[in-house]
Amino acid sequence: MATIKDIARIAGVAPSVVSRALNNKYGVKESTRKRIVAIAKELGYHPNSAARSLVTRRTETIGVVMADISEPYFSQIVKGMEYVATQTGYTLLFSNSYENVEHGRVLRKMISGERVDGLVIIGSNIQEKGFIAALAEQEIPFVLVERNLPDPKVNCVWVDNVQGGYLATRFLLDKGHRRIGHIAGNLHFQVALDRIEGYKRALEEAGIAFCEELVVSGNFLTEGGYRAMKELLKAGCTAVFAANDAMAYGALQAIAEEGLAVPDDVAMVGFDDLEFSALTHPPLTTVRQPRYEMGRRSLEILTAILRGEEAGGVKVCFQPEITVRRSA
Amino acid sequence: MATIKDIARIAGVAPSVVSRALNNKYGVKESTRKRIVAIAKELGYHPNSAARSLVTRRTETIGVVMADISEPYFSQIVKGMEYVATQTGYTLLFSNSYENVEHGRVLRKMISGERVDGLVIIGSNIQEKGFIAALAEQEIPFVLVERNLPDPKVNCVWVDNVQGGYLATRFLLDKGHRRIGHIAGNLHFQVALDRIEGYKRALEEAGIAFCEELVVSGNFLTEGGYRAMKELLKAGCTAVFAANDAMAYGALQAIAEEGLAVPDDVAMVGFDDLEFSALTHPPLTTVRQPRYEMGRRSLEILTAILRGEEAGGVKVCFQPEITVRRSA
DNA sequence: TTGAAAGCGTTACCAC
DNA sequence: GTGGTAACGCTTTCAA
Repeated sequence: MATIKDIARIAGVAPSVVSRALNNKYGVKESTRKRIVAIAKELGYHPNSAARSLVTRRTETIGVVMADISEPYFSQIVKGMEYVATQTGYTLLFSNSYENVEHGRVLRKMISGERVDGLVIIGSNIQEKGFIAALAEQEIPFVLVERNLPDPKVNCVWVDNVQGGYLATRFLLDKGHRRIGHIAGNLHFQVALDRIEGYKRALEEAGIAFCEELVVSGNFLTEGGYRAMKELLKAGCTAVFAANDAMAYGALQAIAEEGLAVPDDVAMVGFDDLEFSALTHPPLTTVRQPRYEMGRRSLEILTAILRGEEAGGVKVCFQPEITVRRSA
Repeated sequence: MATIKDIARIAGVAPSVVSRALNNKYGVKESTRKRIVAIAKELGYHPNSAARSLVTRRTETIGVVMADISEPYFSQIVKGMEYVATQTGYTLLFSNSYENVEHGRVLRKMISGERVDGLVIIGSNIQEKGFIAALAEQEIPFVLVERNLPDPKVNCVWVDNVQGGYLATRFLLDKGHRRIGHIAGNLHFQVALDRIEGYKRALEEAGIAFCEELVVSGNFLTEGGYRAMKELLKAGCTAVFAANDAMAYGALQAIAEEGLAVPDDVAMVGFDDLEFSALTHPPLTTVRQPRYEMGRRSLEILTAILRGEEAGGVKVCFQPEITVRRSA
């Protein structure tokens, strides 16, 4: 492993000159710089990141916290973030909480160990409110994705979930449905609550009474959607709005098992517009979130803050749209 | 941020003693250690990882290289790796090549910058042979997943793809099919070649001549499977073995578009057994790879090597099984 | 424009 | 058992 000293020796200059030359700083004669750069290249030199962060107190690394990177929902968000990271040279360090509230431990290690310069937290649990507050106390910048916290200093990127729930329900209402079920998400997450809110709002606007038994709570997973649909089928309804696509898949399965047809017997609208939703049977009508954009935007904000180009307290709300396919 | 010196000052000992105490090394009186640990806890001390790696030359970080973490195929492998990483305290650093052969640049940065202690490379391209060879020259330990290289020093974890292809084709043969198409993967990948090989072997065993026009090459992606199937439909066949599930999804779509029924008009067998394959219409019969296990095993091997408990040159071949659903 | 030297937080070595 | 000190590779003063 070539070091800065090796290069300095070969070039016949001091290590500090090499450092400045390689970092494109002022105060190095152009000819010297060229010589140094050439030698560095020849030696296949790469700065030792540990040594560098030790003195700069920066790691050029951003930590990304989410429930489970293997959930397809996250993949486009992550891709959007990676796009920016590649442009800016930041390294992304993922940490999956797997619903384990104790991911605070990993975070604390990341932060206190000074392994990351900033954090993006996707889809935080309501119960973690205290944790987020504690984070805000720290000096480390962070952005919340899929969450809007009232605190004006907290950076948030989210989609208007109330509007999304409204859109989905309204779509079914417009098709003439009057008895519309809702498969809700995990109620510990604000998004689940917001989508219910949108559902209620559309119902109310249409003059339809909210019916407790038509709302069954799932867990945002396919299997939960399956179970919820089985219940909803007993309660009886002609249409269902599922709080996310993964649950809609399970619901579709449950409906098929009962020998019922979609959308003729039961219409279905999901939320997220995952890649796979074009491939279900029938293809799923769903509320689209611009996930790639959301990921991109969140990292842009964080990067700007880390670079000192932005003060923080940025709030970005994306508007959802409905993607019409054949399930409703 | 509390440092080891702060603790030393408060405890009234030398920094070196604190270091030994916190790292559970010999040569610290139990009472001293307890006192030090208590102070460290009180101060919320976490070792600065940059400082530590600078002297130990270890980062406790493992780099994971793959084409695209958002492909569902990788998710279970990654989960298996994370399981081990959590147990052993290693941090995983992901790098997606996005088919960009130039991911060598990122790797070189990871390695030369001493950011990772070892690497897991999932699904490497055949063209990267030189790159792998170069890697072997380096002192950095690595494990190849989904690839078996003849070099006895290279650690490999893979599934018997020839056998998998054989199993799939044989299954269709046993159902009485005689004209079986194959949607091959990207031919730059050994797995694609191996699965074709298995397909041919089964055909030969059944005394059926291999027919060039019945093999259409996709790219391992859904859309490629769709296009390949359209071609295959023209060539005419009663069954298809797709080299992975993602392509099978596209193929299913193409078949449905032609108004044909699965498995009555065309039977379909995939490869991988992704979570989603239980949800297609009809549910997909497919060759199962133990992806979680493969991920787990690969990291166990690498960890053992890094810990010096294993010399290297480990070869682990998993056997595929067929998961029978309703598409064939 | 260049060089010398200090220091980042930790571990490792050697003396006590 | 403990303490002092040098090193790890880099950036950053400050002086030349």
